[in-house]
Amino acid sequence: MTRILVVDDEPQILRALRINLRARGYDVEVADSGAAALKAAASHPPDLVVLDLGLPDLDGTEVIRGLRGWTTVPIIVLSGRAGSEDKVAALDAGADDYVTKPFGVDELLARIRAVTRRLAPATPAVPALRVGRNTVDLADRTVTRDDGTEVRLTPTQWAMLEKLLRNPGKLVSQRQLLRDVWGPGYEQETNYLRQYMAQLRRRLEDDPARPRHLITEPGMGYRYRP
Amino acid sequence: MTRILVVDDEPQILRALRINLRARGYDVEVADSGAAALKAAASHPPDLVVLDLGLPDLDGTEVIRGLRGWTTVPIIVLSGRAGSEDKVAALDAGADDYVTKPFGVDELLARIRAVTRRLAPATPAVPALRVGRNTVDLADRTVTRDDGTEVRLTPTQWAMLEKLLRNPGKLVSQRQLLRDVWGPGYEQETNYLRQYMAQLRRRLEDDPARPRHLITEPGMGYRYRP
DNA sequence: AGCCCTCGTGAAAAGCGCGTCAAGAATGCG
DNA sequence: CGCATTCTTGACGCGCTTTTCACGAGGGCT
Repeated sequence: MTRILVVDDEPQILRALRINLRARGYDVEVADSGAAALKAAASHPPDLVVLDLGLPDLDGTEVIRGLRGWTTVPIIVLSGRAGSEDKVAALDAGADDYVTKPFGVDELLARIRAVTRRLAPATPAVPALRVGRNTVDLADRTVTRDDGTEVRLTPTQWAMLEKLLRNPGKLVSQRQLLRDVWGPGYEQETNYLRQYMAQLRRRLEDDPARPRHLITEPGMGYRYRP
Repeated sequence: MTRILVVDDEPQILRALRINLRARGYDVEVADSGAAALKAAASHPPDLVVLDLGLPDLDGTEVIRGLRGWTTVPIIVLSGRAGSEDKVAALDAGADDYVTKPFGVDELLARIRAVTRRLAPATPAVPALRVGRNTVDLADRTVTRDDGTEVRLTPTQWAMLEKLLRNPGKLVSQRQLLRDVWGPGYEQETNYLRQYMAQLRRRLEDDPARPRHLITEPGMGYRYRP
Protein backbone atom coordinates (compact mmCIF):
# COMPACT_ATOMS: atom_id res chain seq x y z
CA MET A 1 0.00 0.00 0.00
CA THR A 2 1.22 3.48 -0.78
CA ARG A 3 2.26 5.28 2.37
CA ILE A 4 1.73 9.05 2.44
CA LEU A 5 3.11 11.46 5.01
CA VAL A 6 0.93 14.57 5.31
CA VAL A 7 2.54 17.60 6.92
CA ASP A 8 0.33 20.52 7.90
CA ASP A 9 -0.19 22.62 11.01
CA GLU A 10 -3.90 23.25 10.47
CA PRO A 11 -5.85 20.45 12.14
CA GLN A 12 -8.88 20.68 9.87
CA ILE A 13 -6.81 20.33 6.71
CA LEU A 14 -4.89 17.48 8.25
CA ARG A 15 -8.15 15.80 9.14
CA ALA A 16 -9.72 16.36 5.75
CA LEU A 17 -6.71 14.99 3.92
CA ARG A 18 -6.39 12.03 6.17
CA ILE A 19 -10.00 11.04 5.65
CA ASN A 20 -9.88 11.56 1.90
CA LEU A 21 -6.62 9.74 1.38
CA ARG A 22 -7.57 6.86 3.61
CA ALA A 23 -10.82 6.52 1.68
CA ARG A 24 -8.74 6.14 -1.50
CA GLY A 25 -6.78 3.32 0.03
CA TYR A 26 -3.64 5.16 1.00
CA ASP A 27 -1.79 4.54 4.21
CA VAL A 28 -1.66 7.97 5.88
CA GLU A 29 0.73 9.27 8.48
CA VAL A 30 0.57 12.86 9.73
CA ALA A 31 2.90 15.47 11.18
CA ASP A 32 2.06 18.99 12.34
CA SER A 33 5.50 20.57 12.18
CA GLY A 34 8.67 20.46 10.12
CA ALA A 35 10.65 18.80 12.85
CA ALA A 36 8.01 16.14 13.36
CA ALA A 37 7.89 15.56 9.62
CA LEU A 38 11.63 14.97 9.33
CA LYS A 39 11.57 12.67 12.30
CA ALA A 40 8.61 10.69 11.01
CA ALA A 41 10.13 10.37 7.56
CA ALA A 42 13.39 9.13 9.02
CA SER A 43 11.87 6.59 11.34
CA HIS A 44 9.39 5.27 8.82
CA PRO A 45 10.13 6.36 5.24
CA PRO A 46 6.92 7.15 3.29
CA ASP A 47 6.32 6.64 -0.41
CA LEU A 48 5.14 10.21 -0.85
CA VAL A 49 5.09 13.44 1.17
CA VAL A 50 2.38 16.10 1.03
CA LEU A 51 3.91 19.17 2.60
CA ASP A 52 2.30 22.46 3.60
CA LEU A 53 4.81 25.28 3.30
CA GLY A 54 3.31 27.40 6.06
CA LEU A 55 4.70 25.58 9.04
CA PRO A 56 5.31 27.27 12.38
CA ASP A 57 8.78 25.95 13.14
CA LEU A 58 10.72 25.56 9.92
CA ASP A 59 10.69 27.21 6.54
CA GLY A 60 9.14 24.91 3.98
CA THR A 61 12.18 24.79 1.73
CA GLU A 62 14.23 23.80 4.76
CA VAL A 63 12.03 20.78 5.27
CA ILE A 64 12.39 19.88 1.61
CA ARG A 65 16.14 20.14 1.81
CA GLY A 66 16.16 18.13 5.01
CA LEU A 67 14.37 15.32 3.22
CA ARG A 68 16.31 15.59 0.00
CA GLY A 69 19.52 15.19 1.91
CA TRP A 70 18.93 11.47 2.15
CA THR A 71 15.83 10.45 0.24
CA THR A 72 14.32 10.91 -3.21
CA VAL A 73 10.74 10.39 -2.03
CA PRO A 74 8.28 12.46 -4.10
CA ILE A 75 7.18 15.69 -2.42
CA ILE A 76 4.00 17.58 -3.29
CA VAL A 77 3.90 21.05 -1.80
CA LEU A 78 0.75 22.81 -0.65
CA SER A 79 0.89 26.54 -0.24
CA GLY A 80 -1.36 29.52 0.19
CA ARG A 81 1.14 31.70 -1.60
CA ALA A 82 0.72 31.85 -5.35
CA GLY A 83 3.83 33.92 -5.95
CA SER A 84 6.14 32.74 -8.66
CA GLU A 85 9.27 32.98 -6.54
CA ASP A 86 7.81 30.76 -3.86
CA LYS A 87 7.01 28.09 -6.39
CA VAL A 88 10.42 28.27 -7.98
CA ALA A 89 12.14 28.10 -4.62
CA ALA A 90 10.19 25.06 -3.51
CA LEU A 91 10.54 23.22 -6.80
CA ASP A 92 14.25 23.90 -7.04
CA ALA A 93 14.72 22.79 -3.45
CA GLY A 94 13.53 19.40 -4.57
CA ALA A 95 9.73 19.42 -4.58
CA ASP A 96 8.02 17.50 -7.36
CA ASP A 97 4.82 19.49 -7.54
CA TYR A 98 3.31 22.66 -6.13
CA VAL A 99 -0.38 23.13 -5.48
CA THR A 100 -1.81 26.50 -4.55
CA LYS A 101 -4.51 26.75 -1.93
CA PRO A 102 -7.39 26.67 -2.13
CA PHE A 103 -7.20 23.46 -4.08
CA GLY A 104 -9.67 20.79 -4.99
CA VAL A 105 -9.18 17.44 -3.38
CA ASP A 106 -9.75 15.85 -6.78
CA GLU A 107 -6.84 17.77 -8.19
CA LEU A 108 -4.54 16.81 -5.35
CA LEU A 109 -5.49 13.19 -5.75
CA ALA A 110 -4.83 13.35 -9.47
CA ARG A 111 -1.42 14.87 -8.83
CA ILE A 112 -0.67 12.19 -6.29
CA ARG A 113 -1.56 9.58 -8.89
CA ALA A 114 0.64 11.35 -11.42
CA VAL A 115 3.77 11.31 -9.29
CA THR A 116 3.24 7.81 -7.90
CA ARG A 117 2.65 6.53 -11.43
CA ARG A 118 6.24 7.55 -12.20
CA LEU A 119 7.48 5.60 -9.26
CA ALA A 120 5.88 2.28 -9.99
CA PRO A 121 8.04 1.31 -12.98
CA ALA A 122 11.09 2.13 -10.88
CA THR A 123 10.72 -1.27 -9.21
CA PRO A 124 10.20 -3.61 -12.15
CA ALA A 125 9.62 -6.81 -10.27
CA VAL A 126 12.88 -8.56 -9.49
CA PRO A 127 11.17 -11.72 -8.41
CA ALA A 128 13.60 -14.34 -7.22
CA LEU A 129 17.17 -13.81 -6.13
CA ARG A 130 19.43 -16.54 -4.88
CA VAL A 131 21.68 -16.31 -1.86
CA GLY A 132 23.44 -19.54 -1.08
CA ARG A 133 20.83 -22.27 -0.73
CA ASN A 134 18.04 -19.75 -0.31
CA THR A 135 15.61 -18.00 -2.60
CA VAL A 136 14.78 -14.42 -1.70
CA ASP A 137 11.53 -12.95 -2.99
CA LEU A 138 11.57 -9.21 -2.55
CA ALA A 139 7.97 -8.82 -3.66
CA ASP A 140 6.31 -10.78 -0.87
CA ARG A 141 9.26 -10.54 1.51
CA THR A 142 10.01 -14.19 1.96
CA VAL A 143 13.16 -16.26 2.14
CA THR A 144 12.82 -19.94 1.37
CA ARG A 145 15.52 -22.53 1.87
CA ASP A 146 15.95 -25.21 -0.72
CA ASP A 147 14.50 -27.76 1.67
CA GLY A 148 11.26 -25.77 1.76
CA THR A 149 11.52 -24.22 5.21
CA GLU A 150 11.09 -20.50 5.61
CA VAL A 151 13.78 -18.22 6.99
CA ARG A 152 12.45 -15.45 9.20
CA LEU A 153 14.08 -12.02 9.09
CA THR A 154 13.53 -9.01 11.33
CA PRO A 155 12.54 -5.66 9.79
CA THR A 156 16.05 -4.29 10.07
CA GLN A 157 17.54 -7.38 8.51
CA TRP A 158 15.09 -7.05 5.64
CA ALA A 159 15.82 -3.42 5.05
CA MET A 160 19.52 -4.13 4.83
CA LEU A 161 19.19 -7.22 2.66
CA GLU A 162 16.80 -5.46 0.32
CA LYS A 163 19.09 -2.49 -0.13
CA LEU A 164 21.90 -4.82 -1.14
CA LEU A 165 19.82 -7.08 -3.36
CA ARG A 166 18.30 -4.18 -5.24
CA ASN A 167 21.79 -3.21 -6.32
CA PRO A 168 23.15 -6.53 -7.51
CA GLY A 169 26.87 -6.45 -8.08
CA LYS A 170 27.10 -2.83 -7.05
CA LEU A 171 29.02 -1.62 -4.05
CA VAL A 172 26.75 -0.07 -1.42
CA SER A 173 28.71 2.25 0.82
CA GLN A 174 28.45 2.00 4.57
CA ARG A 175 27.06 5.52 4.71
CA GLN A 176 24.37 4.73 2.20
CA LEU A 177 23.32 1.59 4.00
CA LEU A 178 23.16 3.29 7.36
CA ARG A 179 21.19 6.19 5.96
CA ASP A 180 18.69 4.06 4.11
CA VAL A 181 18.12 1.54 6.87
CA TRP A 182 18.43 3.60 10.04
CA GLY A 183 17.97 7.12 8.67
CA PRO A 184 20.24 10.15 8.65
CA GLY A 185 22.21 10.67 11.82
CA TYR A 186 23.37 7.08 11.99
CA GLU A 187 26.16 7.37 9.43
CA GLN A 188 28.81 6.66 12.04
CA GLU A 189 27.30 3.57 13.63
CA THR A 190 29.24 1.10 11.54
CA ASN A 191 28.96 -1.48 14.30
CA TYR A 192 25.29 -1.87 13.35
CA LEU A 193 26.39 -2.96 9.92
CA ARG A 194 28.77 -5.56 11.28
CA GLN A 195 26.15 -6.80 13.67
CA TYR A 196 23.39 -7.27 11.12
CA MET A 197 25.60 -8.42 8.30
CA ALA A 198 26.72 -11.24 10.57
CA GLN A 199 23.09 -12.14 11.26
CA LEU A 200 22.24 -12.18 7.58
CA ARG A 201 25.20 -14.36 6.76
CA ARG A 202 24.32 -16.75 9.55
CA ARG A 203 20.86 -17.16 8.05
CA LEU A 204 21.62 -17.06 4.34
CA GLU A 205 25.18 -17.99 3.58
CA ASP A 206 26.25 -21.53 3.14
CA ASP A 207 29.38 -20.94 5.17
CA PRO A 208 28.88 -17.75 7.21
CA ALA A 209 32.59 -17.47 7.87
CA ARG A 210 33.33 -17.46 4.13
CA PRO A 211 30.51 -15.47 2.55
CA ARG A 212 30.09 -15.92 -1.19
CA HIS A 213 27.23 -13.52 -1.82
CA LEU A 214 27.20 -10.94 0.94
CA ILE A 215 30.65 -9.53 0.42
CA THR A 216 32.57 -7.09 2.57
CA GLU A 217 34.57 -4.44 0.77
CA PRO A 218 36.91 -3.38 3.56
CA GLY A 219 36.79 0.31 4.32
CA MET A 220 34.09 0.98 1.75
CA GLY A 221 30.91 -1.00 2.19
CA TYR A 222 29.15 -4.19 1.20
CA ARG A 223 28.09 -5.84 -2.00
CA TYR A 224 25.63 -8.52 -3.07
CA ARG A 225 27.24 -10.88 -5.55
CA PRO A 226 24.68 -13.01 -7.42
CA MET B 1 21.31 18.37 -24.18
CA THR B 2 17.71 18.06 -23.06
CA ARG B 3 15.35 18.07 -26.00
CA ILE B 4 11.91 19.68 -25.47
CA LEU B 5 8.94 19.47 -27.79
CA VAL B 6 6.63 22.48 -27.39
CA VAL B 7 3.10 22.07 -28.70
CA ASP B 8 0.91 25.15 -29.02
CA ASP B 9 -1.25 26.69 -31.70
CA GLU B 10 -0.67 30.31 -30.68
CA PRO B 11 2.36 31.58 -32.54
CA GLN B 12 3.31 34.18 -29.95
CA ILE B 13 3.38 31.66 -27.09
CA LEU B 14 5.32 29.24 -29.23
CA ARG B 15 7.81 31.97 -30.00
CA ALA B 16 8.14 33.12 -26.41
CA LEU B 17 8.71 29.60 -25.13
CA ARG B 18 11.18 28.76 -27.82
CA ILE B 19 13.27 31.81 -27.07
CA ASN B 20 13.15 31.30 -23.32
CA LEU B 21 13.94 27.61 -23.43
CA ARG B 22 16.72 28.00 -25.95
CA ALA B 23 18.23 30.68 -23.74
CA ARG B 24 18.27 28.13 -20.90
CA GLY B 25 20.21 25.70 -23.00
CA TYR B 26 17.41 23.39 -24.03
CA ASP B 27 17.08 21.97 -27.48
CA VAL B 28 13.62 23.09 -28.63
CA GLU B 29 11.37 21.64 -31.25
CA VAL B 30 7.88 23.00 -31.93
CA ALA B 31 4.56 21.78 -33.23
CA ASP B 32 1.35 23.76 -33.74
CA SER B 33 -1.18 20.97 -33.76
CA GLY B 34 -1.84 17.65 -32.12
CA ALA B 35 -1.17 15.71 -35.28
CA ALA B 36 2.10 17.50 -35.85
CA ALA B 37 3.08 16.88 -32.24
CA LEU B 38 2.54 13.14 -32.48
CA LYS B 39 4.42 13.01 -35.73
CA ALA B 40 7.34 15.04 -34.40
CA ALA B 41 7.55 12.98 -31.24
CA ALA B 42 7.57 9.77 -33.21
CA SER B 43 10.21 10.83 -35.70
CA HIS B 44 12.50 12.39 -33.16
CA PRO B 45 11.64 11.44 -29.55
CA PRO B 46 12.04 14.38 -27.16
CA ASP B 47 13.11 14.24 -23.50
CA LEU B 48 10.12 16.32 -22.44
CA VAL B 49 6.86 17.60 -23.93
CA VAL B 50 5.19 20.92 -23.13
CA LEU B 51 1.65 20.60 -24.38
CA ASP B 52 -1.07 23.19 -24.71
CA LEU B 53 -4.48 21.60 -24.29
CA GLY B 54 -6.34 24.03 -26.52
CA LEU B 55 -5.36 22.64 -29.88
CA PRO B 56 -7.52 23.05 -32.96
CA ASP B 57 -7.42 19.53 -34.31
CA LEU B 58 -7.30 17.12 -31.39
CA ASP B 59 -8.45 17.12 -27.82
CA GLY B 60 -5.53 17.54 -25.45
CA THR B 61 -6.09 14.31 -23.62
CA GLU B 62 -6.12 12.54 -26.97
CA VAL B 63 -2.65 13.82 -27.66
CA ILE B 64 -1.51 12.67 -24.22
CA ARG B 65 -2.93 9.23 -24.79
CA GLY B 66 -1.38 9.12 -28.22
CA LEU B 67 2.01 9.75 -26.70
CA ARG B 68 1.53 7.49 -23.72
CA GLY B 69 0.73 4.63 -26.02
CA TRP B 70 4.39 4.15 -26.74
CA THR B 71 6.51 6.50 -24.63
CA THR B 72 6.89 7.53 -21.00
CA VAL B 73 8.36 10.90 -21.86
CA PRO B 74 7.36 13.53 -19.23
CA ILE B 75 4.48 15.75 -20.30
CA ILE B 76 3.76 19.17 -18.84
CA VAL B 77 0.34 20.48 -19.79
CA LEU B 78 -0.48 24.13 -20.33
CA SER B 79 -4.11 25.14 -20.22
CA GLY B 80 -6.31 28.15 -19.98
CA ARG B 81 -8.95 26.17 -18.19
CA ALA B 82 -8.59 26.06 -14.43
CA GLY B 83 -11.41 23.63 -13.88
CA SER B 84 -10.71 20.72 -11.62
CA GLU B 85 -12.14 18.16 -14.02
CA ASP B 86 -9.83 19.27 -16.81
CA LYS B 87 -6.79 18.90 -14.61
CA VAL B 88 -7.83 15.50 -13.37
CA ALA B 89 -8.56 14.31 -16.89
CA ALA B 90 -5.19 15.47 -18.21
CA LEU B 91 -3.21 14.10 -15.28
CA ASP B 92 -4.97 10.77 -15.35
CA ALA B 93 -4.46 10.54 -19.08
CA GLY B 94 -0.77 10.51 -18.34
CA ALA B 95 0.38 14.10 -17.92
CA ASP B 96 3.04 14.74 -15.29
CA ASP B 97 2.15 18.32 -14.48
CA TYR B 98 -0.55 20.85 -15.25
CA VAL B 99 0.07 24.59 -15.42
CA THR B 100 -2.79 27.05 -15.69
CA LYS B 101 -2.50 30.05 -17.95
CA PRO B 102 -1.52 32.73 -17.49
CA PHE B 103 1.67 31.30 -16.04
CA GLY B 104 5.05 32.75 -15.27
CA VAL B 105 7.92 31.57 -17.39
CA ASP B 106 9.96 31.14 -14.23
CA GLU B 107 7.41 28.73 -12.86
CA LEU B 108 7.30 26.70 -16.03
CA LEU B 109 11.07 26.50 -16.08
CA ALA B 110 11.12 25.37 -12.46
CA ARG B 111 8.56 22.69 -13.22
CA ILE B 112 10.60 21.58 -16.20
CA ARG B 113 13.61 21.27 -13.94
CA ALA B 114 11.56 19.34 -11.41
CA VAL B 115 10.40 16.66 -13.86
CA THR B 116 13.71 16.36 -15.69
CA ARG B 117 15.48 16.00 -12.37
CA ARG B 118 13.55 12.78 -11.83
CA LEU B 119 14.67 11.52 -15.20
CA ALA B 120 18.37 12.15 -14.89
CA PRO B 121 19.22 9.15 -12.68
CA ALA B 122 17.50 6.89 -15.18
CA THR B 123 20.44 7.21 -17.55
CA PRO B 124 23.57 7.18 -15.41
CA ALA B 125 26.25 6.76 -18.03
CA VAL B 126 27.99 3.47 -17.33
CA PRO B 127 31.64 4.10 -17.99
CA ALA B 128 33.43 0.81 -18.39
CA LEU B 129 37.10 1.61 -18.76
CA ARG B 130 39.89 -0.69 -19.78
CA VAL B 131 43.29 -0.89 -18.16
CA GLY B 132 45.50 -3.57 -19.58
CA ARG B 133 43.61 -6.86 -19.43
CA ASN B 134 41.14 -5.49 -16.91
CA THR B 135 37.79 -3.80 -17.08
CA VAL B 136 37.13 -1.12 -14.49
CA ASP B 137 33.52 -0.30 -13.67
CA LEU B 138 33.40 2.90 -11.67
CA ALA B 139 29.67 2.63 -10.97
CA ASP B 140 29.84 -0.85 -9.46
CA ARG B 141 33.32 -0.36 -8.08
CA THR B 142 34.61 -3.54 -9.60
CA VAL B 143 37.71 -4.51 -11.52
CA THR B 144 37.39 -7.67 -13.59
CA ARG B 145 40.24 -9.42 -15.33
CA ASP B 146 39.61 -10.82 -18.75
CA ASP B 147 39.68 -14.33 -17.31
CA GLY B 148 36.71 -13.43 -15.13
CA THR B 149 38.43 -13.16 -11.77
CA GLU B 150 37.88 -10.08 -9.68
CA VAL B 151 40.66 -7.75 -8.63
CA ARG B 152 40.29 -6.36 -5.13
CA LEU B 153 41.40 -2.82 -4.40
CA THR B 154 41.73 -1.03 -1.08
CA PRO B 155 39.89 2.27 -0.49
CA THR B 156 43.01 4.34 -1.10
CA GLN B 157 43.80 2.46 -4.26
CA TRP B 158 40.27 3.06 -5.47
CA ALA B 159 40.34 6.75 -4.68
CA MET B 160 43.54 7.20 -6.63
CA LEU B 161 42.48 5.08 -9.58
CA GLU B 162 39.11 6.79 -9.78
CA LYS B 163 40.66 10.22 -9.80
CA LEU B 164 42.85 9.27 -12.72
CA LEU B 165 40.17 7.41 -14.65
CA ARG B 166 37.69 10.24 -14.31
CA ASN B 167 40.15 12.43 -16.16
CA PRO B 168 41.05 10.19 -19.09
CA GLY B 169 44.07 11.43 -20.99
CA LYS B 170 44.42 14.41 -18.72
CA LEU B 171 47.40 15.08 -16.50
CA VAL B 172 46.57 14.96 -12.79
CA SER B 173 49.15 16.81 -10.74
CA GLN B 174 50.70 15.25 -7.69
CA ARG B 175 49.29 18.00 -5.52
CA GLN B 176 45.79 17.40 -6.84
CA LEU B 177 45.99 13.67 -6.29
CA LEU B 178 47.31 14.02 -2.77
CA ARG B 179 44.70 16.58 -1.87
CA ASP B 180 41.79 14.58 -3.30
CA VAL B 181 42.80 11.23 -1.88
CA TRP B 182 44.45 12.08 1.43
CA GLY B 183 43.07 15.56 2.03
CA PRO B 184 44.77 18.91 2.40
CA GLY B 185 47.96 18.83 4.41
CA TYR B 186 49.40 15.86 2.57
CA GLU B 187 50.58 17.75 -0.51
CA GLN B 188 54.23 16.96 0.26
CA GLU B 189 53.92 13.22 0.81
CA THR B 190 54.81 12.26 -2.74
CA ASN B 191 56.12 8.93 -1.51
CA TYR B 192 52.49 7.90 -0.95
CA LEU B 193 51.88 8.39 -4.65
CA ARG B 194 54.84 6.26 -5.63
CA GLN B 195 53.80 3.58 -3.20
CA TYR B 196 50.20 3.29 -4.35
CA MET B 197 50.89 3.83 -8.02
CA ALA B 198 53.18 0.82 -7.83
CA GLN B 199 50.40 -1.19 -6.22
CA LEU B 200 47.91 -0.21 -8.91
CA ARG B 201 50.32 -1.07 -11.70
CA ARG B 202 51.10 -4.39 -10.11
CA ARG B 203 47.40 -5.22 -10.10
CA LEU B 204 46.29 -3.67 -13.37
CA GLU B 205 49.13 -3.27 -15.80
CA ASP B 206 50.19 -6.04 -18.08
CA ASP B 207 53.84 -5.32 -17.39
CA PRO B 208 54.05 -3.28 -14.17
CA ALA B 209 57.60 -2.20 -14.94
CA ARG B 210 56.52 -0.74 -18.29
CA PRO B 211 53.11 0.83 -17.64
CA ARG B 212 51.02 1.52 -20.71
CA HIS B 213 48.00 3.14 -19.08
CA LEU B 214 49.02 4.54 -15.71
CA ILE B 215 51.70 6.90 -16.90
CA THR B 216 54.18 8.93 -14.88
CA GLU B 217 54.78 12.48 -16.02
CA PRO B 218 58.11 13.18 -14.31
CA GLY B 219 58.04 16.17 -12.06
CA MET B 220 54.38 16.88 -12.67
CA GLY B 221 52.01 14.07 -11.92
CA TYR B 222 50.25 11.05 -13.40
CA ARG B 223 47.98 10.38 -16.30
CA TYR B 224 45.56 7.66 -17.35
CA ARG B 225 45.98 6.79 -20.99
CA PRO B 226 43.01 4.79 -22.36
C1' DA C 1 81.49 13.83 -15.88
C1' DG C 2 79.65 14.55 -11.47
C1' DC C 3 75.86 15.96 -8.68
C1' DC C 4 71.20 16.13 -7.20
C1' DC C 5 66.53 15.34 -7.46
C1' DT C 6 62.80 12.25 -8.45
C1' DC C 7 60.94 7.86 -9.17
C1' DG C 8 60.40 2.84 -8.34
C1' DT C 9 60.80 -0.86 -5.07
C1' DG C 10 61.10 -3.52 -0.87
C1' DA C 11 60.17 -4.31 3.87
C1' DA C 12 58.85 -3.41 8.57
C1' DA C 13 55.90 -0.80 12.10
C1' DA C 14 51.75 1.32 13.30
C1' DG C 15 46.96 1.88 13.08
C1' DC C 16 42.44 0.70 12.05
C1' DG C 17 38.41 -1.94 10.43
C1' DC C 18 36.06 -6.13 10.63
C1' DG C 19 34.03 -10.15 12.71
C1' DT C 20 32.53 -11.93 16.95
C1' DC C 21 30.78 -12.63 21.61
C1' DA C 22 28.08 -10.87 25.24
C1' DA C 23 24.80 -8.21 27.82
C1' DG C 24 21.54 -4.46 28.65
C1' DA C 25 17.52 -1.65 26.81
C1' DA C 26 13.48 -1.22 24.16
C1' DT C 27 9.66 -3.01 21.87
C1' DG C 28 5.79 -5.97 20.79
C1' DC C 29 2.65 -9.68 22.03
C1' DG C 30 -0.35 -12.47 24.58
C1' DC D 1 1.86 -7.66 33.50
C1' DG D 2 5.33 -11.07 32.06
C1' DC D 3 7.67 -13.10 28.28
C1' DA D 4 10.07 -13.22 23.91
C1' DT D 5 11.99 -10.94 20.24
C1' DT D 6 14.53 -7.24 18.48
C1' DC D 7 17.50 -3.42 18.81
C1' DT D 8 21.34 -0.99 20.87
C1' DT D 9 25.81 -0.73 23.01
C1' DG D 10 30.41 -2.13 24.53
C1' DA D 11 34.67 -4.72 24.25
C1' DC D 12 38.43 -7.58 22.19
C1' DG D 13 41.62 -10.01 18.94
C1' DC D 14 43.07 -10.72 14.41
C1' DG D 15 44.26 -9.41 9.83
C1' DC D 16 44.74 -6.12 6.45
C1' DT D 17 45.65 -1.36 5.22
C1' DT D 18 48.14 2.48 5.82
C1' DT D 19 52.12 4.77 7.08
C1' DT D 20 56.96 5.19 7.48
C1' DC D 21 61.80 4.34 6.40
C1' DA D 22 65.55 2.97 3.44
C1' DC D 23 68.10 2.11 -0.87
C1' DG D 24 69.21 1.88 -5.82
C1' DA D 25 68.35 3.49 -10.58
C1' DG D 26 67.64 6.84 -14.01
C1' DG D 27 67.59 11.49 -15.97
C1' DG D 28 68.43 16.40 -16.16
C1' DC D 29 71.34 20.27 -15.01
C1' DT D 30 75.57 22.75 -14.24
